[in-house]
Order: sequence, then C-alpha cells, then structure tokens
Amino acid sequence: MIQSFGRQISTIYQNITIHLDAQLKPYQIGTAQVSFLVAILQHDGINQETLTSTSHVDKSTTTRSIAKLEKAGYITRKKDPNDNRAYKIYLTKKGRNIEPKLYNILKQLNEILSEGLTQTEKSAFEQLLEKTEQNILAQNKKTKGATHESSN
Amino acid sequence: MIQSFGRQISTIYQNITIHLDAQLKPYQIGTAQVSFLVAILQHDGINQETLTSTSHVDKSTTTRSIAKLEKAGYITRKKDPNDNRAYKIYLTKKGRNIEPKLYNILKQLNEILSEGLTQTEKSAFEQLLEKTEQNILAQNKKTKGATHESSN
DNA sequence: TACATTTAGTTGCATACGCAACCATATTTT
DNA sequence: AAAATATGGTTGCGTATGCAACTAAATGTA
Repeated sequence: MIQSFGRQISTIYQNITIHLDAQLKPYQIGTAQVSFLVAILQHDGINQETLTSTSHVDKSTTTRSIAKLEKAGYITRKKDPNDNRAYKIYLTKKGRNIEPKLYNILKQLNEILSEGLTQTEKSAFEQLLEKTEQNILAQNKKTKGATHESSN
Repeated sequence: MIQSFGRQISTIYQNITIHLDAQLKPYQIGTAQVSFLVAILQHDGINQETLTSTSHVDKSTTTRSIAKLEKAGYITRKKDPNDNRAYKIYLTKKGRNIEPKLYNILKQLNEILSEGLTQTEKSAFEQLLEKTEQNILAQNKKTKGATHESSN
C-alpha cells in the first residue's frame, strides 16, 4: 500500500533507461537525448526554450542534452535572427538518417512495456499516466509558485 | 503515439523526485533513501543484499544510499555474525521516529498522483504499473543474461 | 532615453544511478 | 585440502538532472 505508485514508477523509469541506453549505444547518445531528438525530428528549427517547456525539464538539462546531440553530430544550433539570445535547432543529415532507427527502438520499447496488455488496457494506461503526469506537474508548479511569491 | 509510455513515465518520475526531495529536505535525506528506509522500517535487521534485490537497483546504489541513511543517523550497520561479508541494517531511535512522518509524506504523494481518479482507476493503474514493471524487468534480465552467456 | 524587469541560455554544485573492476569471505568442485 | 567459483559489498567512472547564480539580450516602465 505504502509508496506504491512512486516505487513502481521509479523502477520502471530506471529500467527503461537501462534498456534504451543499451539500444542507443551504437548511436552514441543516451536515453536523455531521445525526447529532444524526437521533438526536433517533428519540429525542425525548434528553439531551445520550446524544447525545455514541452519536455517539462529544467533548461539546464536541455542545454546539456542538446550539447550532446550536437557533439554527436545529429543537430546544429543557429542563432535566431529575431532574438540574439535564442538558438534554433536544426537536424543534420545524420540526424534525419537516424529517424527510422530511433522510432523502431521506441516502438520496441512500447511493445516490451505493454506486452500482455489488451488494446483497451493500453489506452487506459496511457490515460492514467496522462492524468498522473498532469497531477504531479500541477502540484510542483503550485509549490514553486508559492516559493517565489514568498519574496513579497 | 511515439514514445508515449516512456516519456510520460520519465516526466512523472522526475517530478516525484522534485516533490519528495522538497518534502524530505527537513530530514536530510532524499527521494533515493525512501524505498530503503521503508524496507528497513518493515524489516528491521534486513541485510544489504536483500535490500538490493527487492529494490531492483544496482548494489552500488544500495551501498551509497544506505551510507547516507547511516550518516544522517537513521540506521546503523552491524556485521552479520553468520557471514563476515554481510551487513545487517538496524533502525536507530531517530529511524523509528521518522516512520509516521515518512508514511504521511508518501500517503500525500499518492493522493497527489491519484487525484481525480476513482478507486477503480487507482486499482487498475496499480495493476498496469505492476505488469509494466514486470515486463521491463524481465526484458532487462533477459538481455543481461544474454550478454554474460556470450563469454562462452 | 535611462532604469528595471524579464527572458534565453550557460555553468557550478549536489544528488542519484548503473556498470565494471575490485576486495574479502564463503561455497563448490576436484 | 587446494583451486575455482560465487557472493556481499565498495569504489571509480560516466551520465543525468534540478537548483541557484550568472550573463547577455529583450522588453517594459519612468
């Protein structure tokens, strides 16, 4: 009963990381880069700030993860001509080439995770995860807001 | 569609960590210590190896997390008289005292996560997480086995 | 226009985690 | 009993992540 959701989610998360890191090793990136790479594949030229907010991570995490993708040759950063502070992220040829392999790895992961689940259960799971995600995001947003307001 | 489960689970996990770290700050421990502390509260005198296998983490993670709990004064380690390599973990008075506060924090977390879910949905969610956890654990066990066997 | 505030991004720091290599003790094999 | 193997635990290393403090450019306000 105690700590059930949290404990399970932690174990699943860590083991997803182990699995994906192994799968991605040939491409010289890690699990951390996946969500960013997917976002860039879907929105070439996306800027870092958008990546940060849609990924729900700290901006420093974006900085470092993008740096790794750049170093590995999958993307390039170009200054946004309309905003000298901002960068836009573009795929390189190598970045475009990895798309099918990456999607395959992700598809496999989903199949592993949802093995033995009916289609109905998969949908239910996704919706439950979605609600849970919104719940904890809202809670943390609230808490952070409160902290900042305390400087009044 | 792409990467759905993994992305959601990652976000939930990171935000659980943020929430719990804030809640646990007064006690000078972090989210990482929770599952170990709960296990020790439920099985005083448990040994490190059991903690490792039931927590589904690497043994080095157990070593470090237990070290932190010891440093913070919640537990003590005693050599197992039946096995000179092994340690058994015992609660200190401080460790026993934190129990209600810890359980309260975990209960709150579950309430936050499952806000807006019916009892039926909560049960379904827990079972789906359980299945998913078993699926990915089995997969990684399989992979690790394969790697080791390749040394034949 | 000058000053204050916000925003995009980076860096230092602390924490966490898995893997591989290692040590020491226990167990199994021959 | 000696040698080989397995087991409990630790440490070094690489990776990831949030937070706080920071820089520089943009925006808002006086």
